Amino acid sequence: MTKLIQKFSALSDATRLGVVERLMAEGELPAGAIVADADMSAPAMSRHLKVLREAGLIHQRIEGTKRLYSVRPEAMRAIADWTMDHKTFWDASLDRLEAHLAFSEDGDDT
Amino acid sequence: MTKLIQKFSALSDATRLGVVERLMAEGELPAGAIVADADMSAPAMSRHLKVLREAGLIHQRIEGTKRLYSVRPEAMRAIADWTMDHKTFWDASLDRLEAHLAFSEDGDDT
DNA sequence: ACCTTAATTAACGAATCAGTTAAATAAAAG
DNA sequence: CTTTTATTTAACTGATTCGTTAATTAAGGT
Repeated sequence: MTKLIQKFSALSDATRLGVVERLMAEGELPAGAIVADADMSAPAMSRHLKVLREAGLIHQRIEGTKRLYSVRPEAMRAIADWTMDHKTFWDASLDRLEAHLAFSEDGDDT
Repeated sequence: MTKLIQKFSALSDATRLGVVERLMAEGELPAGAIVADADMSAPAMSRHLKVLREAGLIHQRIEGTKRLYSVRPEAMRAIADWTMDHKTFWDASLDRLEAHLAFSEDGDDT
């Protein structure tokens, strides 16, 4: 459970979520390629990568002086599993919502 | 995209994840019932509920002096949708992982 | 009106977070 | 062995987060 919170925490930052999505789209990339397209210093990105690594979301492979990063699919599945564990709840609830869509149009307030 | 980050952020805290899971299991509950079983003050829990509300994860229904909270299924589905959007990646990758584990644990070449 | 109950907002402090620049580490190349 | 390239760790700072207690708002009960 604690590990899941750590994953949510790691993904609760635009930079880190962006890195994860890019790695999923493009596959393994060196730290240099990741920092090159980000609007921040190398040390800042290095710490973001460390957060993702410690949350188990990405894997680091060392090749010479390069650090190659890739998303760990098991980690992604851990999140998918959590949502699926509660699918019974939200799926059924959405069915009810659709059934009564005529009445309530939801806006959010603070 | 920003809304998804806000949801991850809201869930990146043990207290708030616990509240969401409890509301999914037990259904709508008043703030008082939620704070009663938590090891913190009412104001602290009130702010946690506000964070969840602002992330769109829970809905507040007012009944007299009571504030009744429940999980918003659309919000849960938004998270499930994100994982499903990348299922192609992690599902296929896990297949490769399993296939690979049968032979070796080593990395690939360049 | 007055008091109680339910919950929130306000004000404040300790801890953590995200960025910076400077220094350190480690492999490769000359 | 010295320099260059790739990346991380160290040290520092401003902003945000999470808890506390005190004060505020609002609905009922008497």
